[in-house]
Amino acid sequence: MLGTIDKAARVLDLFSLEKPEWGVSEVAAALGWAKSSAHAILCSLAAAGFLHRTPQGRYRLGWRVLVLNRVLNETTPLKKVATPVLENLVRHYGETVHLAVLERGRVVYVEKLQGTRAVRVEVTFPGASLWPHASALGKVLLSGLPDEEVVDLAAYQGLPALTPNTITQVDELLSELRGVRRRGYAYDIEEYMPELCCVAAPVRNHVGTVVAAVSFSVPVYRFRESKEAYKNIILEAAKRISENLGYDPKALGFLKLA
Amino acid sequence: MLGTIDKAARVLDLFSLEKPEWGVSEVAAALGWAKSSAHAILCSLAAAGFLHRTPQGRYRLGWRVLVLNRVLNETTPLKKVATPVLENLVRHYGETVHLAVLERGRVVYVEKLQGTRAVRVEVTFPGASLWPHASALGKVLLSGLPDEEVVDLAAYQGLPALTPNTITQVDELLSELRGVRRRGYAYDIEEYMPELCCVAAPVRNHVGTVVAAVSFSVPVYRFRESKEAYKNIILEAAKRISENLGYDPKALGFLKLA
DNA sequence: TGGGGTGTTCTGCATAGGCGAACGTCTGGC
DNA sequence: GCCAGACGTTCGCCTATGCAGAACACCCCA
Repeated sequence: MLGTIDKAARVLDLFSLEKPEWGVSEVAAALGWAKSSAHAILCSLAAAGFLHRTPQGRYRLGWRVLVLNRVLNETTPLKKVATPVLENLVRHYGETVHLAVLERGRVVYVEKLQGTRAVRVEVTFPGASLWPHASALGKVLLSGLPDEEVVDLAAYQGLPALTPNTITQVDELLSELRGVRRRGYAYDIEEYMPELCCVAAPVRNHVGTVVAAVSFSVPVYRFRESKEAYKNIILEAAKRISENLGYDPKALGFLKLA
Repeated sequence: MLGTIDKAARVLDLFSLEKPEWGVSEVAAALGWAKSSAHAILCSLAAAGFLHRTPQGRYRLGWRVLVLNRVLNETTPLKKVATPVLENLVRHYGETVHLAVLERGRVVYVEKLQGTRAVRVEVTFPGASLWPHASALGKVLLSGLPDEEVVDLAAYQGLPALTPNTITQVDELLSELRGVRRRGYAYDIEEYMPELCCVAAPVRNHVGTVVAAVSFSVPVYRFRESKEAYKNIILEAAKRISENLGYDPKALGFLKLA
C-alpha cells in the first residue's frame, strides 16, 4: 500500500543466494529507478539495519534480519506447537520430516528434521523455498487457495517440469488440487526430483484455514511399499498439530452450513 | 533517512519475545501515532510479507523474515569464513564458542557452538542479544568504536549492573576499552553472570575495522586455571578469521602512518 | 441489546520523497 | 602516470504521497 514500503520490499527481494551484494546503480537499473531514488532507499534500509554497507559502498543484508528471525522463531505459535509432534515422528519412523508455509507463491520450509535412517532424504535450511506445483507440501498448501488464485500464480511463475512426472498444465493442477481437498493429503511421486517421494497433509488454524503443511520425505523404493502407512501417520500428525492450534472440525462443519 | 522506512523499522522493533503480537491501536499508542497511520504501515508491511495478519486482524512477524534470514546466513562472508575455524575450536577444546557482531548498540550472536564437555556453558539462539558493557564480546566490539559513540551508547541504554563485577561507570568502561585496544582481547570475569567467564578477541576486515568478535565461554572454576591459554587460542582463531576476510596487519600498519 | 473497544475507510492539506543534473571519488586501461 | 568512465553521493525543485482526524463498521462482552 505505502509506496516506500513496497519499494523497500522490492529492493530486499533482490538480495538472493545468486546475488547477495548490490550497488546503487545496479539496484536502480534492475528496478528501473533513478539512481538517487535507489540510493535513498538503500541508505534508509542500511540506517535501519536491514542492510549492511560494505566499505566499498555496496550493500548486503544486515544483521537485523537475524534479530527479527530469532523473535519469529521463538514466538511463532505454529513452530511451538508443531516441533514436538514432528520430533516424535522422526523418533518413531526415522524419516525426514518437513513443515512448510506458503509465502508469496512459494513453499517455504519452516522446520526441517533430518531422518535418522542410513538412506534418508537430505534436508535444506529453513527459509529455503520450493515450487508449489511440484511438491506434496506445495499441493497441500495450494489446495487451501481458491482456484482463481492458483491460476494467477501458475500464470505468474509458470509450471516448469522438474522431472517427467511434474504437473505442467494448469487444468491438470486444478483437478489434482480438487483431489487433494477431497482426500485431505497429497503425494509427490518423483515430481520434484527423481528417487524422491513425499506425502503431505494440511495444518489448519482455529478458523479452518490451511496455514501450513507437514510432510514425510522418503526414498522412492521405500515409499512404494508403505505409501498408505506414511499417509496415515502424516495425516494423524497434521490433525494433532491443527487441534493444538485450536482447529475443531465439528464446530467448523457447523459453520459451513450457515 | 526516508521517514516511512524509519517508521516501518520502529514498528518491527516492537515485535519482541515479550510481546510478539500487536494490534493497530496498540502500535499507534506505543509510538504516539494516529491510528490510521499505524494502520497504513502495518498493512503495507503485511502486504510485503514482513508481518502476518491473524484472522482477528492483529499482527505478528511474517515468514518473509525467515526467507531473508536464510539468504543472510548462506551468503554472509563472515559466517562462511568463521564457522570452520570455530568448529575446530570446539572439536579441540570442547568449550562453548560464540561469534557476535554489534547491531544498533547490542551484541548480537551470529554463530554459537555448544561445547562438548560435561560442564559447559549453555548457548542461546543466534539473533539473541547481550549488553555490550558486561560481556567480553561486547567490550571487544565497543573497542572498535570511537569514545564518543561509546559515551552516547552508554547514555542511551545505560550500564546496568548484572553482577557485582559489572562495569557501571562510563569512565571506567572507557579505560577498560583502552586496555582492550592495547592488549587486543577482553575478559569477562563474572561480569554478565555469576560462575560464567569469557575471553573474546576482535575479527577485522580488509580495512582493519572490527566487524565481529569471537569468544570462549567457560565456567569460572576452569577459567581461573587456564585464562592465558584460552586467551591465546581465541586470539589465534580471531587472527585466522580476520586474515581470511582479507585483513593484513602489515599493509594497514603502513596506512596508519599516512 | 446496547456500549465501548476494536480494525477499517474516507478526504483534504501539507510535506515527504522522487527525479535529473551536477559533484567528488575511485579504478582500470591505454 | 594520466585520463576516461563508472561508481556512490549531494542538491533543489516540484509533484505526488502519505499523514491526520473524523466517520464508519464490526465484534465482544456486560
